[in-house]
Amino acid sequence: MAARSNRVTISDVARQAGVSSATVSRALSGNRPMSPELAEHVRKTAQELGYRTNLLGRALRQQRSSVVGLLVPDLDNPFFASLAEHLSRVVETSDMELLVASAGGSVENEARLISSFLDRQVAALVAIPCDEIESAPGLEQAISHTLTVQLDRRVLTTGAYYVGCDNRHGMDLIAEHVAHDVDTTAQPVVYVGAETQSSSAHERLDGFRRHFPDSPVFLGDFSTQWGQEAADQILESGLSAATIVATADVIALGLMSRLHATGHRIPEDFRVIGFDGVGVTPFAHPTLTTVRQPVEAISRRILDLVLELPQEQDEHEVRLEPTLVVGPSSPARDA
Amino acid sequence: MAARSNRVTISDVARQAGVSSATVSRALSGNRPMSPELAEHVRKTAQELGYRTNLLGRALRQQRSSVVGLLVPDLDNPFFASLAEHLSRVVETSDMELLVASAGGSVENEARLISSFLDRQVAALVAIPCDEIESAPGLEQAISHTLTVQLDRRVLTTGAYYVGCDNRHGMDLIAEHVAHDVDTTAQPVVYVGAETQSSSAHERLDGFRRHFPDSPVFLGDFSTQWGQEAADQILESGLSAATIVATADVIALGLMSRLHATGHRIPEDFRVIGFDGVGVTPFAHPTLTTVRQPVEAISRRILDLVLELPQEQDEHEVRLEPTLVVGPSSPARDA
DNA sequence: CTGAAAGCGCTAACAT
DNA sequence: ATGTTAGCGCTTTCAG
Repeated sequence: MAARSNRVTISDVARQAGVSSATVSRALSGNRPMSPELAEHVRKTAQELGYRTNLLGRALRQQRSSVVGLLVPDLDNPFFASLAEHLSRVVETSDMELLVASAGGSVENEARLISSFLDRQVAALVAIPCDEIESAPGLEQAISHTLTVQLDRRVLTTGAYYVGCDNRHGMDLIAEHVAHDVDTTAQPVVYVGAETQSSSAHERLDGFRRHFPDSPVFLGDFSTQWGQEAADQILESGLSAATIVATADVIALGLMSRLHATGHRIPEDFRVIGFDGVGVTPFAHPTLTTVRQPVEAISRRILDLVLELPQEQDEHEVRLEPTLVVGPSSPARDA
Repeated sequence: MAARSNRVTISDVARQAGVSSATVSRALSGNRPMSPELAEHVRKTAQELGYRTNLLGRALRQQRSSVVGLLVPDLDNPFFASLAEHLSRVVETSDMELLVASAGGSVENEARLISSFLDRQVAALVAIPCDEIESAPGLEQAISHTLTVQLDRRVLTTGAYYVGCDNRHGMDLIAEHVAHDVDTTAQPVVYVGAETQSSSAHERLDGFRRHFPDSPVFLGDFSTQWGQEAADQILESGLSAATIVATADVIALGLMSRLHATGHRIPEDFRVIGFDGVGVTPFAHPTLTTVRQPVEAISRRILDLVLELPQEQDEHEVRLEPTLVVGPSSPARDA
């Protein structure tokens, strides 16, 4: 196995090229004016020696790094994974770079990972906080040390930017669809959500209740397993037909898998409506009626904030509008 | 907005506590023997001043960081996302920490991100290379600078460790299932794979061909979109029934979604068999018959390599055995 | 057990 | 346009 470290430093290059280390630095970064031929010579010797810049040294000296940290609750949720993917692509159009860490659903992990990002001097931190309340201390820390943007979920803290979708409006879209396309006496409306420890779960449930104050509500977490369990609970409650509004596509997936397994038909017996509409979940069968989050716009908006581009209005809370995508899991009346 | 930087350094704490900076370092790390009460006093003042260690300074001095870099081709693929999630959880049982970057399917991005990880002095690099051949230069670089482990896919390079599943054996399991449970005159076998630029696609196709040398083969990429397209191509080729072996669950998802949409039944008309068996894809409908990769074992094995724990045999290639999970998308004969 | 001092690799002020 | 020097924040010799 080859030598496992880069021992060629800037002063090795300087010595070899017969110049000072400052000159090497300038030649390589191109920041300062210098004679083109000397610059070329330096670059050539650097190349020959196999020189690589040590970004730790640079960042320490410059007091800034080009890393944007992204903290997600769980990469097994395709919505978060897809956000990470989109954001990666958007961030690399700048001179920054996105590094992703996953908290695995634990507030303790989350706090540790935030600390670690901060201690590594990230230029900015983007976080999807696990918990509306318990994530607050970690996030407060972040805010006081670096540019911090909350994504999709938020804590009840002022100070950090927030970018996400208008969850309540998403529920308006669903309510509209239900009013227009569903016979709710035959298929009464039921909600399957997540415990409202996260702001998105909270807002979606609020939005739902505004339209369906008397509908039964089942709360678990943002997992496909919970969707399966919820299906069991709904069936046990005696319902043999319903319009099920799920707070996330992964939950809808679990619902449908269990409803199918127990011999029920979708949408004839049970309609299923999801939320998120990105990643692989749009390929469920039957294709979900879901509220699609505007992930591209969200990602771009976050980059703008990270680069501290002047915004039209200096809002700390940016809400982007989702759209309803109707599929066979809860079709339109005419379709 | 609060002050956006941590200006409290170790010497601030030293001054305040009336000791030397060396003492503060020792008190905080606990590496060297020192009087407990002094250590306590130092820790208290550090706390009071809101001191946070600058990990860049530490890493620069110690010539090592505690970061393990993971490079994946695409976080929208739930298999890669799930690997990242598993590996995160396993790595954090040590004193290391996993940071994930996604190449978005591009070899150029991949090379840039590898460089960047190396220049940030990662303790180890775990990579799922995009391309069997074109990823080689980037990986060679990595090998010569840090401990490098290839995961799931590999380049044709000696030197770097590889940990993955026995893809050919996975195809043996599928062949066994088909031989035992399928009437291949009624449902002839067809393969839908990915262009063999990645080693896993390569090995799986090899394994398949060994058992079904005359079966038609359709090649695209590791995406659900390709699965849909492949379904169209299969139908256009005149088949109205088949056993479709897909090289990945995401492809199987696309196949099923299009087959359903065109009015075909699974498994009565078309059987569908996948590969990977982790993430959300096991919740497809109908539930996939698939080859489940041993992600937990893979993750643990990688951690062992990263920590340079002595292995029973010093193999550079670790192949772990997958298992067949039979579901209604291609049921057993008796079921 | 503690302090003084050096230096990890880099860049930015300041000289020339 | 280039070199000299200092120092980012930390740990680790080496003295005492």
